[in-house]
Amino acid sequence: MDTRDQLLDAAEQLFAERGYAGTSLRAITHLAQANLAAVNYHFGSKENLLCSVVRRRVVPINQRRLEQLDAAEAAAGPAPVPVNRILRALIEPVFEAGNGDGALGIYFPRLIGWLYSESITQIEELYEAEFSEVFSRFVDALAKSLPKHPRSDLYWFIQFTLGMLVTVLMTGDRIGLCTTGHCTQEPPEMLVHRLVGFAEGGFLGRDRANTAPGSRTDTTRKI
Amino acid sequence: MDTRDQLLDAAEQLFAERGYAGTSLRAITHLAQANLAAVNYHFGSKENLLCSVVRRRVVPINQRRLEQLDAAEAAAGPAPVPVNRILRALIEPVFEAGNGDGALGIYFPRLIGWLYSESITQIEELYEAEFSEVFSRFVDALAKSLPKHPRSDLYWFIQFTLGMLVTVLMTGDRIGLCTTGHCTQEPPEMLVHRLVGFAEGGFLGRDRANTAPGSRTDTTRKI
DNA sequence: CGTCAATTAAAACGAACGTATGAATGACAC
DNA sequence: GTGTCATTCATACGTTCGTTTTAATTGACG
Repeated sequence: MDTRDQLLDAAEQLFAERGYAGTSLRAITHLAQANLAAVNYHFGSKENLLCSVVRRRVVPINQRRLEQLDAAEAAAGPAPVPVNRILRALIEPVFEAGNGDGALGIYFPRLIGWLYSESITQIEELYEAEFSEVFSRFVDALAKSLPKHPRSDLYWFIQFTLGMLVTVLMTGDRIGLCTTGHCTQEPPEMLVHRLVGFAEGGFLGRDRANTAPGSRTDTTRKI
Repeated sequence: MDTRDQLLDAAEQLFAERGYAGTSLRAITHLAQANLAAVNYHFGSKENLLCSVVRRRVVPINQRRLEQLDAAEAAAGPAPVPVNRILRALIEPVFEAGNGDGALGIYFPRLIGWLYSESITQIEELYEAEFSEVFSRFVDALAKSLPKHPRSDLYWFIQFTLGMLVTVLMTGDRIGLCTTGHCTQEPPEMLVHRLVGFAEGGFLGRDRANTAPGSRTDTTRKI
């Protein structure tokens, strides 16, 4: 039972660093100091291993998201929950994902990014099962707080917010490529604050809800 | 010289659909109706092929970005360029990437998403070379339009904006997983408008710039 | 028609991949 | 001590991978 956990840890790290297709079972078992056959013994296949890795983190994250949303709704009573409170309930749990596991938790966020691009059938099924409730709960809460926005707007805005979140989790060093020194490492709570603040601005917007793409104020279009 | 272009087209499509590690040269040459050895003859290696694919699209995109920014600055004169104008110059050219190539252009946006997660050394070098000017130009323009924001904020906000953009380009069908029917396909200009609007709200925000993560208004933290 | 360079074709290379198999190992009950 | 059972081990299988090599083909031009 110990090698099983070590395999999960090693797989999480390597999948996060190199993606699913880019990571071999030999690399995983080597890092885990286990035998090559151990993966198929404990998990049956490489894809099952990935699913176990993901499930181990996603389930607690979504639990915590719903907990935070429940608490926020309870605190708000009949009034709508403040938007930034909803967004924090959506974003913050991701950063707390692996805090109980020492330094291991740092890898999972990047893995989420990978799963966003790599389309693996079992993972998509897992997502559909694990996220449908979370998604509808958050859309409902946002619809209550932003009654003027059509629901299609809210879907897109959540999509945008999760997109920001995922890429920020993925990048790590990518941002340094173009900034050359700027954007230094910040503590996670500061990053959560930045994300929530930016997304809140996007959600609240200003008069955007009634401006169609045709009716722009600036007419300068080039070429 | 014709097979060379067909290889580029096929590689663009398959890399976009399956990622770099997940795409074999045999699949590419099969789709391009070319011989397996043609890749190494024309490009030298798989990685060089990827670089050629990326460069073919990225260079015009960044040219167009700078063109649009130049035009906006010229139109604004000494005044700062409106933020939404800057953001549109950053976002819109991506959606026009392959419009000249018929249906082929639809693949490249997804490939951008892949490159965001797959870390390939040559690609990172290419990015550094192709994006540094664009990046600094846009940061400067935004700093002029938003003088109250520290530069570190602007870096992060651009990071967030590009993150939204990239994930939206990647997903295509991903969003349908949780929405089950909502978020129907929209014309690209509508999506550009949504992205620019959301990002503009994030950039302009409200009083966010002076609220530190410790000084929150809502104090309900769960557990 | 013959020549030569550019391109394509066919076949093979060694390496790495995910998976499967059967023998060792070791703790524990009887 | 012996048998049991879960686990670990070394090893091999059949594929597929990126790359290379060598030969065949093409097409323009003197």
